Amino acid sequence: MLSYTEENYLKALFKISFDSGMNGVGTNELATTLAVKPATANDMLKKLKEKELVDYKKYGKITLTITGKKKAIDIIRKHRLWETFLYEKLAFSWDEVHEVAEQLEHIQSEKLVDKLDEFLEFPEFDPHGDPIPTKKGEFKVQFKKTLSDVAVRSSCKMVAVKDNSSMFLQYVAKVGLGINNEIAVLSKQEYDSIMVIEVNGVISSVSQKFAENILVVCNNCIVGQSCLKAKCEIK
Amino acid sequence: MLSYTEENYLKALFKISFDSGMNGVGTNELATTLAVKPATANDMLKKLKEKELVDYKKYGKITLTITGKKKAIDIIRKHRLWETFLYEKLAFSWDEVHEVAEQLEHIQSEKLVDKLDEFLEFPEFDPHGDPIPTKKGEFKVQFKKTLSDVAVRSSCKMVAVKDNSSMFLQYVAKVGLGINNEIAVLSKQEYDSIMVIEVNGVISSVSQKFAENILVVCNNCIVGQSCLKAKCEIK
DNA sequence: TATAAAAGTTAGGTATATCTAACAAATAAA
DNA sequence: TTTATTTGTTAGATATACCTAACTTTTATA
Repeated sequence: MLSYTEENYLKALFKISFDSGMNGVGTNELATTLAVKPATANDMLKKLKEKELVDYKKYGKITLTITGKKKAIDIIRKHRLWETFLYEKLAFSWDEVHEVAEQLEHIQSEKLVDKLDEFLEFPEFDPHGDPIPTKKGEFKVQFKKTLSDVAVRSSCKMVAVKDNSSMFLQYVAKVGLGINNEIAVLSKQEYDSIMVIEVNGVISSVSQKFAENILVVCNNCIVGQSCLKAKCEIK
Repeated sequence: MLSYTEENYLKALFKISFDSGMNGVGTNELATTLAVKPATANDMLKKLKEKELVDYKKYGKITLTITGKKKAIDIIRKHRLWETFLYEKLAFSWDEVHEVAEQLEHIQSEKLVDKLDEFLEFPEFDPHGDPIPTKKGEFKVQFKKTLSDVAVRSSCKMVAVKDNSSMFLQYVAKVGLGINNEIAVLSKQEYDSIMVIEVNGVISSVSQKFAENILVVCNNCIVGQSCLKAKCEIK
C-alpha cells in the first residue's frame, strides 16, 4: 500500500517523463514539480528505490520501474475519471475539476474506480482533453493541441474547451461544435489567422482567439513522430 | 484546516455521545473506538482542546464545543452523502459503502458536497437508514429500528434493508415494499412473531426473519423520549 | 474505609514527511 | 583545463500521529 505522498511522487515522475519525452528525471526537477526541497525528494527517492518503484543511482537520472509506471498510470486514470465525473455529473467547470481530483485520486478502492468508469460510460478523454487510461493501463497517445495549431487541409476532433465562460460556450454552440465533433480546417487567413472550419457540414469562420480555446486531437498522430509541437497534416 | 486524523477524532466523539445519549466521553472509550491506545487519544485531546474543538479538563469527561460539533456533523453529512452516492449511483451493496465513504468523507471541497447533495436530490437518509444532516447541520432525530421492533397498531416508514441478497430484495419487492413506504403493523402472532402489515393498501404476512431485515423510522419519535430501544406506539 | 481495579496521564521513543545548512559531484563557462 | 555554477546528497532538526511503560487519579468493591 502506497502513501498519499508516495503516490504523488510516482505521478510526478511519470508526468515529467511523459511531457518532456526524455527518459530520466532529475532530483531538482522532481522537487520543483512537487513544491518540496531537493533534500526531501532525495529522501523519498531512496524509499521508492527500496520499494522497487524507481530505478536510480547516486547522481544519476531517475526512471520508474514497470511496477512504478503501472501505479502512476493507475493514479492518473483515477484523477481523470474523477475530473470527468465532476465535469459531467456535478457541473463543475473546466478549471475547477483539477484541485478536487487531486484529492479524489488517492481514494483506495478498485471497485469504486471500475464502477465510476462504468457510470461515466468508459470515457476516453477527461475535460482537459487528456486521455483516460483503461483498467489495463492502456491509453491512446494523442497529443492535444489547440485548434489554432491545426494545419490547413487537416481534420481533428474536439476534446475540450479552455475557456469556460458562458459567452464562449454559447459561441461554441452557435458554430455547431461539441465534444467529440470532427473539425475540418478548410483554410486560414495568413494576416489575422482567421480560420474557415467545417463541422457536421456547417462551414464557419472563427477567430484566432476562438481557435486557441478549442482543444483537439489528431487521430493520425503517432507517438515518436514530430507531432508534439508540430503541425499534423492529413495522411 | 483539520487533518484526516483530527476529523476522525471529532466524528468519533460525536458518535459516541450521540449513540450513548450521555454527554461526556471517556479517553479509553474514545481510544477503543478509534483503535488507538489511550495515550494516543490523550495526546490528540490536548491538541483539540488547544484548537477549541473540545472541552475537557484532566481526569474529566470530554465534550465537543459548538465548533467541534459543527465540524463533526459536517463530516457525518459527507460520509452519508457518499454512501448514498455509492449505493444509488454506483450500485454498491448496503455493506460495501461504509469502508469507501470513510475515505471519501475527508475530501475538502464545499462545492463538491453541495453539488453531490443536489445530484442525489437532497436525500434525507443514507442506505443504512441514518439521517443525512443538511448543509446547516440539521437532521431529523429519528431512531431507526427494525420492523420487528415496531409495536402492533403502529405505523412506520421503511428507510433501508439490512440484507442485500437478491433473494431478499425480490421478496421485499413482492410485498410491494420500497424505500420511504409507510408500513402499518396490523397484528403480530405471539407464538412465532409473524406480522401482518399493510403497504399501499396491500396486506401481507411476513416472518420475524423478514421483519428483522427491514429498517424503519417512526415519525412520532422525539429525542429524549424512551424511544431509542422501546416500542413506538401510535399517538 | 481501605484497597483493588479501572480509567486517565506523562515521559520517552518510533516512523513519515518535511525543512535548513553544509557538502560533494557533474556540468558549463571562461 | 581550471573554475564557477548547477545539481544532487548528507546530516541534523521539526511536527504529526502513533507506540510502550510507568505513574496517578478516580471508582468500585471487599
